[in-house]
Amino acid sequence: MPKSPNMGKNLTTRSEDYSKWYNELVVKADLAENSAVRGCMVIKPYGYAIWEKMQAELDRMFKETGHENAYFPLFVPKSLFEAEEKNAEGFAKECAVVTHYRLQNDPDNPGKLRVDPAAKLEEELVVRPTSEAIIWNTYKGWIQSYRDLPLLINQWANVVRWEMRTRLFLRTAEFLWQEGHTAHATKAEALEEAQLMNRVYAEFAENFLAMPVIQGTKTESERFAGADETYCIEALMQDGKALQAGTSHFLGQNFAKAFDVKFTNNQGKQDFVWATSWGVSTRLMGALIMTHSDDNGLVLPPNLAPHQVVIVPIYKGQEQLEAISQVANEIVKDLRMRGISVKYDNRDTHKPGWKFNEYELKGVPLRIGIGPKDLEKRTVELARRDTLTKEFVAKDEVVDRVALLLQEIQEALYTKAKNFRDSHITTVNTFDEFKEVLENKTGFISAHWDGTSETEDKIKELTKATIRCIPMDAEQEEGTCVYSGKPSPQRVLFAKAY
RNA sequence: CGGGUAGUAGCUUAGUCCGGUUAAAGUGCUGGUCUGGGGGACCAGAGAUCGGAGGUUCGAAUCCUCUCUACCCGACCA
Repeated sequence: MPKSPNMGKNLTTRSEDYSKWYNELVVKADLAENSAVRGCMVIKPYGYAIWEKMQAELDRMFKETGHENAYFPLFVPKSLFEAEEKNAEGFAKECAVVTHYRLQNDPDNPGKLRVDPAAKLEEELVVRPTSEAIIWNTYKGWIQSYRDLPLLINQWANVVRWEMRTRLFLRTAEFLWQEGHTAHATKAEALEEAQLMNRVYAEFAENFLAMPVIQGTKTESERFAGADETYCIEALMQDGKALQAGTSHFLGQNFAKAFDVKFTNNQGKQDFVWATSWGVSTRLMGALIMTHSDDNGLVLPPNLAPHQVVIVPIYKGQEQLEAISQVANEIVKDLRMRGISVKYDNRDTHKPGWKFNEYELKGVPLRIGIGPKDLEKRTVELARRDTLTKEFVAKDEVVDRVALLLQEIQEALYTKAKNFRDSHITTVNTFDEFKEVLENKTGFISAHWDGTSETEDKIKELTKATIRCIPMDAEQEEGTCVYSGKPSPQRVLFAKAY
């Protein structure tokens, strides 16, 4: 039985210090660590395996909706970058810039290198913070006719945003993501694309991350620079702070005009194309961690767990291990036939108790323990990570039971997160209530807003809360702004955010 | 990028204020024996030029200067 609340794993608990809990968990569960470069992380194999599972599913969904993958350069010539003014302005403060292309031995410091002052680039290269510029410059050459449209392309890439304050997965100077960039003949089609991809994100978040999200649109001040409309999925973390988990932008004709991407329509007339872009990043790893994990470590939904099941033998001596391994290997084989990923940990270098803690820390959804008593009774011990409950199951029934439980866990995690989220959406009608809920209860606050940036800014200044989104499914409801008292047609969601 | 705090063995830390033998502990690591149903016990051993670079001094983990990194608070941001 547990000796300490988190069974000696020595994790800071969420109630002690949520932020510290997160930082420790990422490192201790072997997901990622800081590197020698400020703000840049090393994603470790276990963390990368989860990311690969996210990628695989998203990639499948993108392809099912007609998209193809391509790859564009890391560097963007400054002249291209600045072409779409609003976008350039939005990212300017956080761009890394390549100015030289050669190093040389430093004559003043033997054994050291310096930048060769003679190797200055004619034109500086911006390390992409996002790829609209290089992509639209390329699309110009690909699109002449409405027959070339729609152009539906995605790329998996890294991007760099020189962040001042970074956190593993949540905000790093370099991160991995996918960015979809599409071109369409009509405004309606581009709008539909942007909304479709936001729905794809929502579906992915709910079915794979087991993370409930609110779909909505961003206000002008939260909108992507260069977009006419930004759709988003917003999730709520266990500490009551909101996290933007994905965005999809309707770019209008802004980039088409900036990069002169015209096509001839079926009436023989020239027009600018309509564009979208959409992305999710390794930030989803942070969302995943903060949605489900507990004081014992990571809790992974079965649909994303690198190992859905781990088998731990409990034995004295080689003879017992061999007898147990025989049973374990049968189970491994049967589980794999059912498409369930399983790891048999027969290492003799760690004791069972140590392994239990290790796999709990790493969030493996189900653990099977097999010992001599189980051999006698032809049973196994089955332990659930999410509830920390155990049961004994007949060996012959274990595969069916595991399959069922994995499904159940996936659903239970979603339900638990959804209950938490739903119970943390509070409707308020006065600014005092607003502040009180934000301070004590936290979470989303549903309130009327007069639609102006001034009010939004003022509320942010006073409370640190921002408008996370105008929910898609919001009812039209006449009311008065919670801050200014001016008329408002519907409620929006406020929260403190990551 | 501004304000604050901290960097000592793989990790967590003591020592720093007040400079002085061989830099200490827990954990982890290696070997061995006993063990084995929730991070085992005992014995033995290896492991740090004290974040880095300069400086002061007979002598620096300790004092001074610069710098790098992490964390917290702001501004900024997915």
